[in-house]
This record gives sequence, structure tokens and C-alpha cells, in this order.
Amino acid sequence: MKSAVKAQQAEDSAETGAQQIRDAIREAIVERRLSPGTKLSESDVGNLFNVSRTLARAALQALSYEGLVSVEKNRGAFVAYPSPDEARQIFAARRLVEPGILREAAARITPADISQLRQLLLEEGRLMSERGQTARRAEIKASGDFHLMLAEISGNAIMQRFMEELVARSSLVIALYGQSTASSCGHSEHGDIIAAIETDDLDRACQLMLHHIAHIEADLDLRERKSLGLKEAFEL
Amino acid sequence: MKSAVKAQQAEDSAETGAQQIRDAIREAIVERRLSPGTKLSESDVGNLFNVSRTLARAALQALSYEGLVSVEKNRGAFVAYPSPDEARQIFAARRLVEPGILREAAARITPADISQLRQLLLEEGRLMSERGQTARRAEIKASGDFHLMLAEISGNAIMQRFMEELVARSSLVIALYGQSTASSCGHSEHGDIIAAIETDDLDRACQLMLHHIAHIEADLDLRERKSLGLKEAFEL
DNA sequence: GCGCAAAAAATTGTATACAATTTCGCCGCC
DNA sequence: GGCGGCGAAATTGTATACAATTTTTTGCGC
Repeated sequence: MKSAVKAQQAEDSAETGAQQIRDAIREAIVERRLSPGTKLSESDVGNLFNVSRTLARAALQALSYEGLVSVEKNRGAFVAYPSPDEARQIFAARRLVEPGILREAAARITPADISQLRQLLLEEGRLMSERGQTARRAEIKASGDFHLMLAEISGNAIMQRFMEELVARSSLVIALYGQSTASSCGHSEHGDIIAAIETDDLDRACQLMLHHIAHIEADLDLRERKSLGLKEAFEL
Repeated sequence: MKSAVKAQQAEDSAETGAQQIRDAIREAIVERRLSPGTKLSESDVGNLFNVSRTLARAALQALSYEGLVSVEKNRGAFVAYPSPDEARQIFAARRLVEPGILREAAARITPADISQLRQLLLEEGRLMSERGQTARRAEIKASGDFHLMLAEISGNAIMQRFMEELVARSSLVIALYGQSTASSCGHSEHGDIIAAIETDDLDRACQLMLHHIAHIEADLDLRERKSLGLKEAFEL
């Protein structure tokens, strides 16, 4: 597979301790092992990974640039807790960029790429039929990976990195506001998108992608929670 | 003006030393006071701002996340030196997102926003008629600001921040590969885009924006430099 | 003068120490 | 029982120290 960041991956073999800690925390967030709002103290992180606060701090700062962690001056770092408005913006951003990424990917896609996407779909389907929290988490990851793989195929490292951020932040939003217990990514919708790409019907593929994103968003309950709580309190 | 990051700006009044240093360095890069490839040692940066290496390091790390600085393990930090391929990707990313941002901005734009955009155009025009390096730099900044203001009007903080990164990185690319001495942003093109937005002809506005971005990119000389150098050497 | 090896200097990576700020726990009062 | 004040503990912000790595300088031989 062609990859715009293949060169960077060679570089990443020289990655620092802070980057490894960042990656581990990101994974824990995306896989819902760390909940939105969780306090991440530098000491705790440092102790957990057997490093000093220096590396913990660097890792948390890096995650704050990605929007996964919120660092508040003098108060510490927390797993980000996106507001409903922020959630809307994340999905608006996805609607804005994903069709374009899809078009770029479709222009460059190879049969091997298609195979890999299909393989990912199989894996997704397999995880859906499994029970347990671990399978749920892996399923969430696999479904996000579909979008990330398209971004990778597009060959634009900048868009790929942006997409990585959007997907990670989406998973936070879904963890917070999702109403269904599934991954919220319609498994069959991924298949339909691939099929449309294969038949070179890009308008249809983009339409399906937008529908897919809307579907994910529709599953979220983004009503203002505080207002709702008060309203319900007085109606009882 | 409505701004998606107005709340964050209140927060930024509590910004740390590292963030102020990051901002100062970013400005120096964007305004071409720091050239692509310049080494930025932690000690030098710390001495320059009268802080220890800790804050310098944090600032440089932040800038590396934005793509303006390249941090190489054990070797130090350098003002980024985008390759021709990277340059192409930056402009491809702009072509992908800017029409969408423009449409979102157009949907929300107020007469006050239009006034402000026009004011920016006036300023751009004024700077164009001035001589000197300082005016050149300010002109470059003002022309990038047009794009940033549209992103701000769009009301999506995530897209706004991404656009900030793209504009900053574009200015590095233009500094490196630009052939004309002007800002490369066609001043009259900004005006045409505003006019199209005002008449609600968004298809035309988007077309103009794409043309505008293409115009900027066309002014770049992205041929591989080394090959060209050797070729010329043997032809002499 | 050039190339190589070794030493010295500079710089980066990380831990630790100290200063500043926030949070927590306890106590007294209403 | 709740609130406020105060002191202690915890945590964050930043400088400094030490270890590791890279770069530069020096000395020597050809």
C-alpha cells in the first residue's frame, strides 16, 4: 500500500518515551478504558509508566494538541469531555472533509487497497458477533479504522493526521453521548461505500459517506443535559 | 462577530510562558523573520526569552505539532523545511477544505463580518502600495488573515484551528518556493470572493476560491531542486 | 592540505528540586 | 447538617542537575 507517512514511520522507530506514553493513553481513551473527564495527574501517569513527571507531562501535552486531553492551567489534565456543541463541530468537520478524502482515495485506490478494506470489514463483522467488552472495544476501533484507512489511501499525510484526530475525538463523543451499545458505525454502510468506490460511482460513494456520518451523529443524544435534567425535575 | 473560539480566548488569558514563546516563534516564522531550516536550539530559545530550557522545549514541541517546526530526536529543532511533495499536500488539503469552510462561513456571515473582510482588503491594498520589507511581511500576514477570517466566521473551532495550521504552513512553502516577490495571494481575488458571497452565489465563490488557491500554487517552483542543480551544472 | 581519530564542547533527553497554586481535610460556628 | 476558615497535602509550573548523544575542534600522520 502507498502511504504518505511511510517515511515518517521509519522515523517513529526512534520515538521517545513521551510519544510511547502518549500512544498508550490515546489507545486507552479511544478504546474506552479511560472515560471522558478522568483526571490524569502527571504523578500518576509517571508512576504508571515508571518515568518521571517530565515524560508524563510531555505526553499529556501532546494529547492536548490532539484534543483528546484537556489541560487546565494549575488544575491538571483530564480526558477531554466534549460539550454537545463541540460534538456537533466534530461531526460537521467530518462532513466537510470526509467526502473529499474519499474522492482522493478513490482516485488512487488499488486492488490491494480494496482487499484490505474488505478484510477490515470482515474483521468488523466477526467482532460484531462476539460478546464481551473486549470485542465491543475492538469493534469500535475497527470501524474507526475504516475511515482512517481511506485517509491513508488518499496519500495526503496532512489530511490523514487530521482524520486521525477527528476519528479519535468522535470516539470520545460517541462514548459520552451515544445511545446504542454498538459502535454506531453501520457496518453494512462501510460495505456499500466500498462497493460504490469499486464501481467508480463517486457521487454515490460520497452521498453514502455523508449518510453514514449523519447516521452516527443521529445516534447521539446531544440535548443539553443540565436543562433537560431541570426540566424533568419540575415536570415530575 | 460570532466566534467559535471566543470562550477559548478567555481561557488563553491564562496562557503559560511556553504558549507565549510558541506564539512569538510562530509569528517570526510566518513573517519570514525565521527562515525554513533554521536551527532552534533549546538553550538559544531559552536565553532569548529569559526562561529555562523547559519552557523553550515545550514551545518547540507545540510548534512541531503544528508542522512549523521539525523536531529530530537527539539532533534538535529546526524551522520546518517542507519538501515539494509536502508543499503539494498542503495545497491539496486547502483545496479540499477551503470551499467547505467558505460555504459554512457564507451560511453564517453577517453584514458586520462583510465589513470586516472588506476592511482587511483595504489594509491589504494599503500595504501593497508601501515599500519595504516590513510592509511585505505585513501584507503576507494580512492576506493569510483573509482565509483565517472566513474560517472564524464558519463557527467551527476545529476547522478554524486546522485552517490556521494550513495557512501557517502555506506561508513557509511560499517563503521557500515562491517565485514572485508579492504575497502570492491575489488581492483582487479576495474581493471577487467576497462579492460572490454577498450575492449568495456560492458555487461561484467556491470556484473563485479554488482558482485563487491554484493561482497561489502555480506561483511556486516545486521542481526537484537537486536534479535541476546538477542538470544545469553539466549544461554550463 | 586532507583525512582520521580522539577529545572537548554543545546539545538533547530525562530526573529531581524548588516555587507556586489548588485541593482536601479538619475544626469551629451557626 | 452546612458553611467558612485554616493548615496540610497534593499537584502543577519551572529551573537545575545529571546522563546520553551529537557536533565541533584539535592533533597527528601521510
